[in-house]
Amino acid sequence: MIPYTPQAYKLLHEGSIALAEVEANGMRVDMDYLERTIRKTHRRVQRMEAGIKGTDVYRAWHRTFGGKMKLGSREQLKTVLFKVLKIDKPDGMDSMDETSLNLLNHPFVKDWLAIEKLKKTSSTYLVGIQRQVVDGLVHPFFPLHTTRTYRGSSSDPNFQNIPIRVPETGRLVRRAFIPRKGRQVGEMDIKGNEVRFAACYHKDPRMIEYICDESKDMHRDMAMECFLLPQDQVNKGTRSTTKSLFVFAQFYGDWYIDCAKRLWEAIELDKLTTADGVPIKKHLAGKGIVRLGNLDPKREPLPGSFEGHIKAVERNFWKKRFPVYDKWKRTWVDAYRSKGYIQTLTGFVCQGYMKKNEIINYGIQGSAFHGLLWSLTRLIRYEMRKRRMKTLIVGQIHDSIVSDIVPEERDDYIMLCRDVVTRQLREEWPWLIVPMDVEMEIAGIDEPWANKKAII
DNA sequence: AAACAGTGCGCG
DNA sequence: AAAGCGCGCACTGTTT
Repeated sequence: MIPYTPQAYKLLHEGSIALAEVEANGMRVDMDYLERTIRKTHRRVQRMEAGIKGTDVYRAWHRTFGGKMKLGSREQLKTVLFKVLKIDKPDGMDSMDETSLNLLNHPFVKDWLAIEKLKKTSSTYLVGIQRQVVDGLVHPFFPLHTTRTYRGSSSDPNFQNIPIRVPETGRLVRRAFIPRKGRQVGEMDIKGNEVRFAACYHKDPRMIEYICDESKDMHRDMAMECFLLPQDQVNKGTRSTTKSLFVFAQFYGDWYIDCAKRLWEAIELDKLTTADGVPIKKHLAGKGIVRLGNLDPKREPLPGSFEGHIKAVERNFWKKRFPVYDKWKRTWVDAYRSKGYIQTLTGFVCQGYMKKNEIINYGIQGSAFHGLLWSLTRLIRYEMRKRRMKTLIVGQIHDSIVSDIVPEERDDYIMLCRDVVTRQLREEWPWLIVPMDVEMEIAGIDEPWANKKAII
């Protein structure tokens, strides 16, 4: 079986040509800034490492491993903490990642985590990007042939995982990306891209309402349910934690046990509060939820447990709020199991052994990216070319486009982005049954990417 | 020295 | 019965 339709082939063929142009363009990098920041960061790491040298844990570590001691080794740290110093290992701690280590609440471990975090920022991003610069420009690759879902990817350097969620780290790295002289960095983002494309598959009327009615907000509504808050007590942090740890997790096929665990941990990690500033745990206690629960799927959740609460929220989410989506998942999986493949709305075939959650997600993820890819291709190979624009597209991050904008072309470029995504794309794909929306962020002339700000 | 596997973590 | 989707890169530790 040829795993694609002619339209699907055309999309990737023309997309590849457009992305080759993006790669050739490249993004300007402030090399002086990178140089100084790498030096500064290196010194900071050294100071931090010096700061833990006198501690008991460090000494035990050194005693145990001598010349073979490696501060970056989690394996060695595990030995030192639990074998040498015999620190109590919390039950359920099966890994040495940040979340698990934070459970120890140990001063040395906290310092060590902070050091590793900074080393990662430096090696992967500051130094990693610097290594790829040629004549003041980085040219990340954007291949279309590497993923199982027919999404794109990026490498050398990866332009699609540059820090942003932790503002300080995001700024540190994104300060290095600058526009060409006299220009400005812009980023166009397709709002709720995956959610919109998912709706074209399952067609759940309640979801379509959320998408069409701007006054509705699914993440806010789920934050209200997860944390038992009235609408006006949901703040930004609570909403965004709910969005990633409950709503998207559920879409991807998570279940209440892990959702409850991660949300519970996030309450303290993200310092979640009500809009009035009451810590969420305190707020929940007032509502009778005083503990996480035993997280045993074979037993009924304990009364007063967050686990039991999230279990009910989950049931309501699928059975009451989005029953059509829920049913679509089952029929989509059944269809795969009888045919042996799925075909995406954009004409690609995914085949081979797939688990339930993969079957559900692949088509949605691929098609959502294809909306971005079609728009980018249309912009480059038609709209911007026709107008002989000097503005350059310099990168793509799954549902957003980064560009190096000539100020005089700014308004035209914004208008074109909006027109292509919200109107032309829907003309191209009649099955795109929901409205599309874009968000533009732009930094000032000669300012770095880090300075991008939303425009109306 | 190079290749590989495992872990962890950055992003959508 | 099963239980978070998709990537790429750095680092450690082991094997070739």
